[in-house]
Amino acid sequence: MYKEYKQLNLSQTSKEVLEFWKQNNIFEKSITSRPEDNPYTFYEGPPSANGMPGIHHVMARSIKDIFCRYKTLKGYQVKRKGGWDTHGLPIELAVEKALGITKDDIGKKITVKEYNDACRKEVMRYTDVWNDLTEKMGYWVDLNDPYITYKNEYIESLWWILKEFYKAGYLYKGYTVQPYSPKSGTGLSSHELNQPGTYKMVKDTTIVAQFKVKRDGDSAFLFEGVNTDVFILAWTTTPWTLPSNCALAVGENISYVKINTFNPYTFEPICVVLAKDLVKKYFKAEGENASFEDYKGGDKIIPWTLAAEFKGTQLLGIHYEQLMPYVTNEDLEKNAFRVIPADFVTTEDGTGIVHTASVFGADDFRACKENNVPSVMVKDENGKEVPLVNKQGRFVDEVTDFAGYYVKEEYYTAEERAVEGFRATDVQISIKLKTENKAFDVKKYEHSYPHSWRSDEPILYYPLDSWFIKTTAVKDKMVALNKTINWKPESTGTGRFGNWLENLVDWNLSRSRYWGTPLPIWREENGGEEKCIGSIAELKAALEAAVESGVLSDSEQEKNKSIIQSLNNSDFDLHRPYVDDVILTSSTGNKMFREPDLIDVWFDSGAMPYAQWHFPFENKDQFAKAYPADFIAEGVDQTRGWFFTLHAIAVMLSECSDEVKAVNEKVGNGGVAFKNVISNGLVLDKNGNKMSKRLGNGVDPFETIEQFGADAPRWYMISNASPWDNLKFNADGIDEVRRKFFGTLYNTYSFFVLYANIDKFNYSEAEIEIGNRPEIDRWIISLLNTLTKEVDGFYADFEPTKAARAIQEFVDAHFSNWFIRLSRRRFWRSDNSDDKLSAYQTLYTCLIAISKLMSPIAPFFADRLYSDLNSVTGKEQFESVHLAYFPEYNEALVDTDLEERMKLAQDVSSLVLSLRKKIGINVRQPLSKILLPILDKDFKVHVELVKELILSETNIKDIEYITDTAGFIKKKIKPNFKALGQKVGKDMKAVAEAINSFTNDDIALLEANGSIAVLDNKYQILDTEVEIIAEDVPGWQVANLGKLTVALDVTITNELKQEGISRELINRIQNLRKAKEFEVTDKINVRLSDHPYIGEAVKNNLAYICAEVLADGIVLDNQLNEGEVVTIDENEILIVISKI
RNA sequence: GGAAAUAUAGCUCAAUGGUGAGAGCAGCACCCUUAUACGGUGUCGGUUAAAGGUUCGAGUCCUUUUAUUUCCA
Repeated sequence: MYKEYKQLNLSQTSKEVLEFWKQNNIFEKSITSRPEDNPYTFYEGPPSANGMPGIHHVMARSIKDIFCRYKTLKGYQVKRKGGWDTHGLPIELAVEKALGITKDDIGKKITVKEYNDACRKEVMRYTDVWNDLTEKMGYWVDLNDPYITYKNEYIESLWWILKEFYKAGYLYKGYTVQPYSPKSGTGLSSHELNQPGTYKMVKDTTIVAQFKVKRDGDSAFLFEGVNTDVFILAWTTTPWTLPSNCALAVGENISYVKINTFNPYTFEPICVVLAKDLVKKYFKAEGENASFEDYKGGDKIIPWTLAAEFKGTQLLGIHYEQLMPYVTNEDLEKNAFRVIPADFVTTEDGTGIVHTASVFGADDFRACKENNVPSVMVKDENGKEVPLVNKQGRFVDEVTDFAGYYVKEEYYTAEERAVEGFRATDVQISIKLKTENKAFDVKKYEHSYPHSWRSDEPILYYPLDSWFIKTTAVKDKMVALNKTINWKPESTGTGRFGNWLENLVDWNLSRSRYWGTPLPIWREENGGEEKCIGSIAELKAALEAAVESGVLSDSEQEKNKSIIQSLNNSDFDLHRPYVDDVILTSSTGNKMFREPDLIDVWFDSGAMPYAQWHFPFENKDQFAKAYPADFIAEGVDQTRGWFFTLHAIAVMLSECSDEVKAVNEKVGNGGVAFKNVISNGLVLDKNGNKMSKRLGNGVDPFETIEQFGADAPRWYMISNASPWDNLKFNADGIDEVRRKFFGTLYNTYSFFVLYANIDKFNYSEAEIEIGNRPEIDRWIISLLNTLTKEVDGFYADFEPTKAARAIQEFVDAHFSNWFIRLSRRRFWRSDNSDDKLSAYQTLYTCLIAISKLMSPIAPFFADRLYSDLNSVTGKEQFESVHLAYFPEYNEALVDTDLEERMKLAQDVSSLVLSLRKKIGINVRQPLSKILLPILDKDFKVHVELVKELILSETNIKDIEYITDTAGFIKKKIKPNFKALGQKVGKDMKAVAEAINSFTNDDIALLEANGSIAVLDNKYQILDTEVEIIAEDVPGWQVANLGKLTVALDVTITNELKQEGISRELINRIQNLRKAKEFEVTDKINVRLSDHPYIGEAVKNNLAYICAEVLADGIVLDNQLNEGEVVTIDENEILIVISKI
């Protein structure tokens, strides 16, 4: 017996199937049952388990899951090693928050060891939750043996890669101005600045400052005809950088002007220089050439006159007085405080002159370097040069007026900011400059500014020492290889990723933190000799050498020895602080200490293809079989994150590592880490807003799965929008999927089971040959094969949405609402004919095939459907659909003619039903015939083959055909533009007009000859270049759809009427059967009151009625005074039915 | 400021440059159902974001603009 269900419960199904998978190790079997020498490689982008998973993870992981399951169905062995991303700032910040400490407390209030232990725990905090979601959503990934980035083996592989880079000269130490977060005390990589939400609109105090020009030979022309000081105006959104100003940058080709006016704060007469295009911005038209004598301080209109105009090149080299002279020296006085050229200067905003503080801007740094402008620096207690702002983001003591002030308002605590009279440092600087006649304009200005992605404060651009990977060295290869990668969507690869590669800069690897992969480089204190360690063995050897060198102190010796011991016992932790204790010695007999940096966590994840296998120290074969990935998928936000680091590391290793080169050669890889990649879009809320904790519009994946099971949400997300489009997540949509798709499919199953159980159908009979099956069976099997081919193609092409939509369309429109609906009677029959058997076999075949086609997207329901069917028939020996194989497409079973004529049947039926509706004759009333104008020679043949289906569907007795005789049919002709386009080109309009004005005779001529001349014989129009429609049959009820026309005979004879009445009666009796909950096989007796109108009809259709309602007989009883009252055509009668 | 994506009915989405822009959902009306809280028929609903251009013909190609989103500076 097939399993019967009371109702569809997807949530319950999910749970039960999950349990089944677990009990029977189906996931493991889906891998072990596939041949090892036919691998399909998937890389799992490691999630970080220190945050709760969201609904977008269900989306992203569904996509991954779909293609892995699909490839399994296609016979590939798809290993999916899970992974955890365990290092990085988010984890450190979470720990600091939990422990109530800041970065500065590490090593003081808490040891580095304790801190790192806390990180190690924190990072796996939600693993259980993640594992739970992974299971419940049906994401198959190997959770038993995941790679974990903090493990020594993993780190050792990273060290190996770094050493390979180091040997090739790809790893170097440099110094740049970088985004820096004073709160977290670390520089931020460009990848980190790539995090969503980093750039935010902020309102900053901005100053247009007045830089007083020094009068000398270069500047003499500015002073012509001027008897006030001359100032250059420069705008800044970061007033706190003004004390560090060292140059002003101009565009060489920009036009500048000199203007006489008054300072709006001190009212002193001044002469200012700014870009010509920006004059309007600061000077009101009414003030132009207004009287200077009449001006009084405070007047709204400030007079001004334009005094001269010149190019930026003329300004170059002009010296000015330091704006805020806290720190200066001879070098600065001589080489700084002058005008330099820069290509980034525009006249979009500001003054067309850019204030330049070399240490607080990347562009500034570059421009100053190119022009040999020294930076404004002070010496710290160790004599090292440091900028005027320290690493906490406060001014140093030398900036006397503001010493100790935080440069950004946001760095103060909320309490500090709440104190009355609190003023942001920028504001205080503004006030000072205003009173000193150094500020020309002070305004609030809203602009986008980067923020630290977790601590949420604005970042500073700050000079930092760093280790870099020279990605620029392999730029061309990265660009070239990127073109071999199949990106979905393509534009992400060419656009976002491609452009990024074109503008590649070196990868800043350094992080000044504690919890991460340590940089394996040891250096002499004077920076002379350095050593890069590429393995634990190498580390041990270096340690031993150091111990034997005699350079180390006793305690250092002891420490090294204990580390060697620990390494031998394999219980040494490569993290800080332990690794910092390692002291090596140089060839010249100096001590070498580890560079204190950690490396960017993105390096961890980008190195996973190698490190997950502890390559090259172990698993070389495993690696070779799983490199590169055939397929990866992550959010589009990973484009410059994981996708980039995977690509960069792979390409570099393909250049510099013999080990990797060998594998590449073996597997024929040009050097990529992945061949196909889907970058999926975001999941937004139903209104298109980003989901965020703040808005509280996030969707809990567990609740969703609990309510709907996993299949419906998966199906909804996949079928609704392409993975790379953003998805507006709406639970109503899931419910719709549940009702429409799963509900329909469930009903088809229930229908099958209802009769299959009655008839004991278990597919033990021989397969009925396809040629012997009726039209409708061959039709649905043809469609099924077409569907199979399509869906296969869509999956292969990474188009899951198209696959889902095709399956959905098939199930709903064709399978359920046509095949089954029209086949119902075949199952009711009590005999065991071949037709009935064919119906069962066909229905079963479709259901099994659907279960396989849909299984990648809806793994639970599909498996249940498959198992429920297969467990009874035992047709296949697989215990799960996920162990089965993708249905074979059999071209021989596809009959496009058949598909076409079934479409014809559907269209004709639809037209007849619409005509019935229009004239108000319902379907239970039989009608004698319809009339079909013949369109072409094949038409009648086609219709004849599906005639019975049409007749029974529409309750019509017969179909008649008419050919055009003597213009009885009114025809309409339309040009086929596509066919005519090539031929007539520009004459299309005239030709179309000619065709549209054809008479019935013209059309007849065309039909007879196959062509007709237009435009004075310029063109011969062929009958294939037009569309002729029989538009109307005068005197009949007519409906059209495209080329098709149906005319309906609405005459109801007495005989037809009685038959109609009989059908009404059958309907009432069936309703009663259902109301009384009779089984569909129960035989009944019927008694009803004898009514002249109805009784006559009953007598004349007695056998028919009895057969339909499974009655042995019908008694017409004049005396009947019990039973149900029913109304037929406004006649009331009583009916009694009873089981025999 | 740069790069990219998207914009079609109230909502979610379709529409190889071929002329009447479709479907589902939602709404309304009627009908049907011995699988189907399902289905059928009809109805309502569109300046295809805007403006130019190319073309015999543009939702589709080009340019500009606007809005939303993402990434970068």
